[in-house]
Amino acid sequence: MTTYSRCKGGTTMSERYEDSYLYRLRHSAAHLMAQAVQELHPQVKLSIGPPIENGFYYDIEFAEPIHEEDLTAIEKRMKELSKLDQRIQRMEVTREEAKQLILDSTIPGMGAETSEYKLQLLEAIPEDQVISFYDQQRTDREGTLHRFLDLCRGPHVDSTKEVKNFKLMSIAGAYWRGNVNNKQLTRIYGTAFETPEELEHYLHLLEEAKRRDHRVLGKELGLFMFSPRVGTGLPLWLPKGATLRHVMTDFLQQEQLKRGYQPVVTPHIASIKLYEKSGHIINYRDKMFPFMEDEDGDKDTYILKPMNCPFHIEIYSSQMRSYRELPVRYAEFGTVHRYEQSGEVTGILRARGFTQDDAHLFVTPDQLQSEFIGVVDLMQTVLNKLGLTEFRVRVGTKDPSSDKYVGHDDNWTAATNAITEACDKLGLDYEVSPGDAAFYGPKLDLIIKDALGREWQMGTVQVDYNLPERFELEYIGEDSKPHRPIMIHRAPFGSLERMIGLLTEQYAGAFPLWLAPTQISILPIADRHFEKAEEIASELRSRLFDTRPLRVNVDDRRETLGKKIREAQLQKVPFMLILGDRGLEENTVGVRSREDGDLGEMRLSDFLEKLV
RNA sequence: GCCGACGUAGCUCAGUGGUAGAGCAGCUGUUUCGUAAACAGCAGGUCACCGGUUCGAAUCCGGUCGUCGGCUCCA
Repeated sequence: MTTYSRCKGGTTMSERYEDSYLYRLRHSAAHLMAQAVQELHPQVKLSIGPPIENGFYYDIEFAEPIHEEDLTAIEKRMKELSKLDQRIQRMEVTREEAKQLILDSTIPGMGAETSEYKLQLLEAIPEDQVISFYDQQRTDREGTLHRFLDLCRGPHVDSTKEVKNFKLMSIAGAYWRGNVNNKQLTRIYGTAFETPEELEHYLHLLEEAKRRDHRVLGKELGLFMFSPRVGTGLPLWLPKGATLRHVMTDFLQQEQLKRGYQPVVTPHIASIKLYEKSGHIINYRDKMFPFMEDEDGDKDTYILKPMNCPFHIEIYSSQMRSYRELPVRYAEFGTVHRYEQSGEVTGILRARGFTQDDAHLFVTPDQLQSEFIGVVDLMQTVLNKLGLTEFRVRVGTKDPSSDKYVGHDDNWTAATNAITEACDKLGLDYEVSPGDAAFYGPKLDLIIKDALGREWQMGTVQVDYNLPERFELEYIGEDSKPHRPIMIHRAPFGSLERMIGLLTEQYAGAFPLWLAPTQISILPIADRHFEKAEEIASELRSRLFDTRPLRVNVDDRRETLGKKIREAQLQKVPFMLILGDRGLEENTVGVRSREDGDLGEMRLSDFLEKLV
């Protein structure tokens, strides 16, 4: 039997969240909410109500749709029920007793009309597992027994009075058992903590997180924009954002050149024939933009590309390949378009048009493992340079029960083994996730959280035996006979859009010097300093930093110094150079850093030395 | 796509049935200033769009579009 320790902040270092008091508290909060809902709306059908990372939810089928204002009443009822100090008691029962309880219409909330989900849950419980209910009861002044009984594995806290620092957050639709073909239930999200301070603190953190949201910062810092006239999920990159893209692509390009990649460039559209051959038309059609079909039928049908691979394959297969050429590594910052569902588009973290830092490696079976390891090494270099340390590694494999995949099982097995063996060899800490493969092969993904704690798939490496087969790719081996190469698809950033969105949130817009769209802002104090300021700017722009000219701007508005500093600070410019009479006379600048404030007067050459 | 919420000036927001408001940004003028917002004046809006209810709609109702939080799906 597990013992539970109580501690401030929910969990101790050594304790899993699932074993914590906070976890039980939130689970009980879900039950308390269900009880309140059931009293206010007696015809509801309850389904499941688990604790989650920052709170809890309960999925409920309502007879009438409910709205956010209804949450106030539910919250109020929860507070009342909490104070009644109902004991929460566990009952273990046999399967038959469980069924009788669920169908017993004399117990509030139970009975055949409202228990379809509970019955399904009961059926899903394995034979060898204990079946338990949790019962919260009280007797009112008139002596009437009130009761909330729920089929539940538990565990829970001892009394409803422990659940008092909570807040209902939002309403959402959620499909029963996560399946789109099932009925959509109403999910109510809430959060709960042990103390009012912790609850306040959490709500405060949420507010803070909103301020580092990449959509907010993207607007404030002038990185990118959207226009309804252009279309949902189609970002327009502003000068500063475009600069960021260039810095990032230059960096990666150079890393790739060092590793023997070759650049290629391919079109944005292709004849439908290409994608029929690749299998995208069958497997990916619903994610593609509408096809460009000629009404008169005179012209071929064209497709806006959702992936770059078929183009790179065409280049590979355009001539005979010898084993001596392999591995062939074609790299392209390839812009693709995918028609994401309208409810899924999220700023530049999930856009409908985005640029992958894509490459395709064509390798012999002998080379597969070392090339795979080389790719993982590149990804580590990239993560390191970008300063990303918090990520999860996921190996996405085929879901055996789904038919959305192409290719033979042998190939899938070989590819999956290649990935896991390489990971084991590298000592990577990864988890295997069935159903998260691409339709053509298994993959290794890096998962990173955004400001609001949502997880995003970033970099990816995919081993693919299937497209080479569909396109009948070959190389001539040492034995003078044709062999089939294996493909590795890989993107260390994942996409520029998603990576920039994430970096923006990670750094709260204060990009490190090498990434900052404006690295230095020169702030002349009065008109008579403008000319010299421009001179210094050109001088700085002629210097290379990280292989690129320094990015410098001059704030030549007729504003006070205080205002110029404030705005440069809000724009998160790493360095400000203040130029006034002192600077003209002594040939110096006042240096101010974004982080450390005033660094004093110094000669330009000294400042430049300090930069590197 | 589905469930819920929101849409007022370039931005952030106030305005719940009776003549559209504030701060910042913009423009004009004054100020030429040393480390996070100078001062004054001016201008700026089919209250997302379309339709309805009403003597009268930013406000109430319906639809469309867009955005946000989820679900499903994904880089």
